[in-house]
Amino acid sequence: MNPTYDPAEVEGRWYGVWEESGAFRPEVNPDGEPYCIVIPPPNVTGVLHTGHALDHAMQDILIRRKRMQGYAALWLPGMDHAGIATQNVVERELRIEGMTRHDIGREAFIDRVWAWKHSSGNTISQQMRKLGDSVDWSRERFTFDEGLSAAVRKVFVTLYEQGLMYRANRIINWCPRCHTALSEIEVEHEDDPGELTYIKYPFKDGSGYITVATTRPETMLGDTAVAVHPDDERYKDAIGKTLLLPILNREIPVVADEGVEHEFGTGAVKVTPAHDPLDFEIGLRHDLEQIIVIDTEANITQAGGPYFGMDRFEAREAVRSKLRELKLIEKVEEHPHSVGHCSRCHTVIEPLLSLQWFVKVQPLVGPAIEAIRSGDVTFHPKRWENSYFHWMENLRDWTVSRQLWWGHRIPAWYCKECDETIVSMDDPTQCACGSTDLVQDEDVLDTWFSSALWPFSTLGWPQETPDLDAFYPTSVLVTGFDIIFFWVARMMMMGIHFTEAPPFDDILIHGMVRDSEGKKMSKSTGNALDPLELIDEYGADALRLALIQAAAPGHDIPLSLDAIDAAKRFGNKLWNAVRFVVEFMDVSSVPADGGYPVNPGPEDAWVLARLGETSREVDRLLDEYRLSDAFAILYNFAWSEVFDWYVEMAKSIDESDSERHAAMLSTLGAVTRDVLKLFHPVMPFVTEELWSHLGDDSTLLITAAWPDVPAYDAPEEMASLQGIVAGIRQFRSQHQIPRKTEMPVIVATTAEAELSSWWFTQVASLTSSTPHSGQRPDPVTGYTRLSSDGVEAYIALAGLVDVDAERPRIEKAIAELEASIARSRSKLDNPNFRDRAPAEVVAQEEDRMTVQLHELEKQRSQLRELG
RNA sequence: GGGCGUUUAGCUCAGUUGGCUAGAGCGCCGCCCUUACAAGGCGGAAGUCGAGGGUUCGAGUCCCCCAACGCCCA
Repeated sequence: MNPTYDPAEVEGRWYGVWEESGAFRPEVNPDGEPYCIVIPPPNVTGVLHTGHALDHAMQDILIRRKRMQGYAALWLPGMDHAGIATQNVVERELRIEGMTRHDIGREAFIDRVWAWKHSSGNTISQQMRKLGDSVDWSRERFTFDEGLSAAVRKVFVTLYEQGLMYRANRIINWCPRCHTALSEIEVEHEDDPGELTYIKYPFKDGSGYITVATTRPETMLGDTAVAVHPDDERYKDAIGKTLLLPILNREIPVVADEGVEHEFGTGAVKVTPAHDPLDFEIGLRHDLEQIIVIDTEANITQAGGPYFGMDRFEAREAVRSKLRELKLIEKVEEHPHSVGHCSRCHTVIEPLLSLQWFVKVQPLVGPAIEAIRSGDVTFHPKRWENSYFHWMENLRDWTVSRQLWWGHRIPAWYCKECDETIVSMDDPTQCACGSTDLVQDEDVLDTWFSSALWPFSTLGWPQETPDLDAFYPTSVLVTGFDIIFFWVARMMMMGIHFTEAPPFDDILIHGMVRDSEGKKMSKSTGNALDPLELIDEYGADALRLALIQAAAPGHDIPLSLDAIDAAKRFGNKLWNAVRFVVEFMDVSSVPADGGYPVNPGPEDAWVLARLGETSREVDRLLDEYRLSDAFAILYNFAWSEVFDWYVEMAKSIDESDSERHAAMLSTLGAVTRDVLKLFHPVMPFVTEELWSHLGDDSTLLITAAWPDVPAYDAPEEMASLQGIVAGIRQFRSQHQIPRKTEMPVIVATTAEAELSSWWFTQVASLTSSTPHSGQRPDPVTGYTRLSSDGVEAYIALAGLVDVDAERPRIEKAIAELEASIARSRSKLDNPNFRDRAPAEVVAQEEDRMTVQLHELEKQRSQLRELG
């Protein structure tokens, strides 16, 4: 083994071994209880970023531990087809060749996308292998697979038959760049500067005008009314009168509508039913004409008269300058307001009247809320439930059709003869009217529609497969808070509706990976860290550990190179600890389980007891999904207790006492092995590699049994040992006494029990001093005094340090004791404290004060005797 | 405007039924190449826990209010 750990050399070796061993398949534990996580399918166009690295690390930790605990653990991988994103990528390629998708046609275009998918999808699976994701590749799914497509169709048809899927003319969010409708959550609202233009609309009869305010003057071309609130005194007389729309000179009515806000602008609003959701509603109530004046390219339509063909933003200026010319602009105010942008391409969204398919969500919402409220399904951390409820309760019908080619084609046919709509599982050839002139809907479904089915479609639904039976509902879903609405909520709705069970028991929500200053990582700001580059430099284990350490539940994760470097150094520490055990202590062929000593020495019993406590605590924390806390205590146990104390103590256990020595060796083996096991979920590569050196060759750590440590009693002298060792080291350090300088220490116990010989051996070896038991010197002039847990130690100062050099140390100790005693006294002097605090707290406080008073007395006499 | 979150050491953050002198990593200072590891060891310095009020014997922790920052929704 090399003196330094080289992750690059080791990590490449293990993934293939694991995969070939069948460890990733749940069948590796044939009798285990099923445990299942479906992966949040990465976008097939994409590459994994550090956010995925975190998400995957968390899932891998959960899966690897369950696997080691004997569950039939299935982590099911896959990708989604990412309709808009993928289509955009391939269209961009075509554009370079000087073509559009229309030039090559639908079929050829789809072929191109598939070809592209094959190359890109491979990138992601390679990345996942580098990360060490223990997914079952034999069950990999893609939202566009035959089976998943069948599920999509089944769901669409069923919803249609249940009246929950309908086609209607509504105002939808249109992206003029992507050329498709979007659902509400695919629109990002941003505050834009904007202006509020006040326009005078004259009455037809010449009796003055009404002023309306708008941020979008160009839409006036499609106005078919002006609305005022019925209670608004200012406009009482205007209701029912006719206005003459400027420029186009269309006659439009003044209508009274409850939906108008008194406070906005002048209290009178222009009504453009084809280009604004609220206006659309007003239009329906008053039977207003819907005039589309902006087309799917965001250009003005013929209905826009003189502005026909003009871009919407140019038209805004043109209309405004024309109105100014007509002296119909009252004023223009600055007006910051929220503007919707396409979440994919950032183009300003156009609200557009359009014929689309919608899911009627109302009947799906109730059960999805109830499943959380009743505790059937739990969010971790729980507070995300609030966002979930709020969103669910305000949900509007979901626009699921997309004007794309890459996606699940909507299984609806229209009869050209009688206009009938046919939705069915099998492609229809004939309409009820007898006509065979049928045409299929050109559109495809929202990618999230198929993703909503992911937890059960991937397991075989609608077929009743053994996997569906065994693994559904799945155990836990792990994802970021940013897709609770997009995905989690929709899986809940669809899962419950179609399988009568919520799709998972727990929902583990994590934060977003940010840079070390807490800023969002992005390509444009250049602060994005590429997980593959990080892996090349630090290793996947280090990246995983650093991410998990930083990932406090529910908070964003600041990731710095320093943190990854620290994690890498921990890997090196582990490596060297095992190297020491294997090469210097000659421990190998450690059994995969058990091997704990029957007659441990005191040092062994201590570390075994601590191991037991630690592993139980780690288990408790992992069961609560507190991954960062779990690995923090494990990290500290391994480094600060096993490596810094136990391994050091093990070195001085005499080989001539063969029984003690043997117990030490088996302890060293078992403890090291269990540390590797406990770390394996987060650092799979280095632990597997180290196990191959430490254990017998016949087993892999990935499928080894999770630790089950028997109970041990730690020797009580351990506390005084650590205290006295610390005191001696401190003394050396403060007085700069070289390690080689001989330093006799007199040890006097105040306790009745004599200290065992191992205690002296260890203090000697850990401090390079020579402790021996003896009487407390009297007087203590010329000695320094240490005290811990009933043990006193005296170091003769002669020849080491000047007596006066000890004075400041003692004075400081006295000051600290006095302060602490004062705190205790003020508590104990308070009768309320004695009355109301629990008896054990009072007793504890009394004990502490007694001990400290005693110690204070000792220190004072020490100081006096220094002379 | 509504909701959620954050504010603790120079930096990034832990601190989950309120109870010893508030912890970690990194950074900093001193000593040590003690043969597993200098990517290391030992020791050390460093915090009025955002401000104010309250509850309590006792508050970083619970309540109220304020401020700053961030996110989500309208």
